[in-house]
Amino acid sequence: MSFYITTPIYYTNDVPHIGHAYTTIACDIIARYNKLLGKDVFFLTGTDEHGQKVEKAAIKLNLNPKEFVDKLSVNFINLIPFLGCEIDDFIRTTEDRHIKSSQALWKQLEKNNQIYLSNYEGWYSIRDEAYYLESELKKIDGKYFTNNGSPVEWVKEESYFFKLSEWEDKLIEYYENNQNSILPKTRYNEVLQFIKGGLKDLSISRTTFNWGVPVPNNSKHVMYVWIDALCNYLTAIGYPDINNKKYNKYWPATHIVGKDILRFHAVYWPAFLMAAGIEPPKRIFAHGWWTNEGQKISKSVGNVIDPYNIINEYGLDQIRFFLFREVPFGNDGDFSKKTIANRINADLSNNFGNLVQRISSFVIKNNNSLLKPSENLNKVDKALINLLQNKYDEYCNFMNNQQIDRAIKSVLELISAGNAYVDNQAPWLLKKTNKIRMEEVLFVITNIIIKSSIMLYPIIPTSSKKILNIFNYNIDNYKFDNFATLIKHNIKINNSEPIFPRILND
RNA sequence: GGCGGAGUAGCUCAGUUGGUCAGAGCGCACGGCUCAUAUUCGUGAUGUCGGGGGUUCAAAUCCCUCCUCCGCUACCA
Repeated sequence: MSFYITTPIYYTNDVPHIGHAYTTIACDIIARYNKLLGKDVFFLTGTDEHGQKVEKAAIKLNLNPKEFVDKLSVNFINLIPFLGCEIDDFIRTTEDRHIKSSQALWKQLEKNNQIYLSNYEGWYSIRDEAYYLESELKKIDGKYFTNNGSPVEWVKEESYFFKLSEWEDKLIEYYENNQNSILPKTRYNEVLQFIKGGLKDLSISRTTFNWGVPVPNNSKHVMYVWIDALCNYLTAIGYPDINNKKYNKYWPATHIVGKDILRFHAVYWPAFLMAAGIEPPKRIFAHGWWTNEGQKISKSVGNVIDPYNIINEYGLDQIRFFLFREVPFGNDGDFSKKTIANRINADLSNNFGNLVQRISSFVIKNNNSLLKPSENLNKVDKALINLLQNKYDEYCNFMNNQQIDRAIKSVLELISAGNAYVDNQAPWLLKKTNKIRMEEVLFVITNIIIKSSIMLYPIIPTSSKKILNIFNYNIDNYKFDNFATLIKHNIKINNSEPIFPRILND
């Protein structure tokens, strides 16, 4: 089994912010989970480096566009390990392999009679470098202006078009037969409604700037963004060589995207692919946006969240955990210091971290740092093991649908039950009355801790490893298998410091 | 305007096909334990499940209507 997951490629017009980090971490979590399932995973991210904005920005700085994007792309590359993410490839749209690939896709579409040359007409604002619909304009003294007051003029530009309109019925049919291929459900509805509202042919080339992939056999045109950018998902697995191993193993992909670019991924992209005779993506998941202390995040407000700052302040796993525990994946969320502290303290420090700490130090003090497997499980033990199985099943079901928050909650419920189990069994009393039973209890709860750490590993990999190290448990190359069965070998316990220090209120 | 989604305890939210569905976490109150990062365990309170009407033996769950909020309504990325 293989699994191909992608982030969008990030536009190189600014430094990365929390939104980029969020998407990348989401993919990392999903990739790690799929590896635990035993799948052969390919995790791709990269940068989108073409377009008029980049060209203009470069000129402003007296750089050629390539020099400019080289600088900006590095910021995205460097961020990945800082986020604790392990990718398999990083693609840049300015690479040769990608230029070849997107031109090949273009030619394939041309060959399949999906592209024609015509004119794009519309109200164009030179100041905004953008086309406007008449409904977006206001008329003053017979002339049209945008809402910002920019004058517009009727412009006719030669452009290649993609026959998107031909794919309306096929897209509807495809999505009606593949209802889980766009998640969350509400996004699926949105996309389907949009398609049912009718599709017009899509302008896919530009002549007004040069910084892009040249259209094959007509260098006056560069490819417009969505052909160039989306094609990266194919490039990375070797397109146009469709006989290569990677391509055959990994396609179709699961795309994780922000809700703002859902349409490009869920309408244009599958249409391009089908038109080129390629299978559409397996799944497109659209996530939401973050606000900062209830405020919309924007550069002009000056409340942009820098991933480096926030992770240095709270810790990598703490932030990874917060981002995916706090908010249902797909919804918008609010980034607030108070909520972050509450979440970390309640779930990680008090619930999970404390369970690890109370058990590991108890075994060290009272059982020579060593636990032997136990055969004599009583009803209470078995109930807890049953719960482990149930929570594991829930966890997998949720993770398979990218409901990361629900998956985490399932594990937290298991951990809570573990804490209650310890209180009920009170090994500190058994120490005086029944040492054999004490060791059984410790062995069972240690199993719960280990399995919980494994389930949380995709979310908090560094901390999970630290915890597993305390119990001398190696997760490298681990695959889910008979997950709820107890460990059969002796467990030696190492000394440890608290894994999740509490966040103190300021 | 059109289409879609949502309004459930102080807060954030679960509630499959109508019948322990009135819940969880956090917060709050009280009590217990002391192995543990002053952590944990137990008990409890607060809600006319947005308003109104209807279908049904039975509705948070179906239908109608009204109110409020949100998303989408195509070529910046």
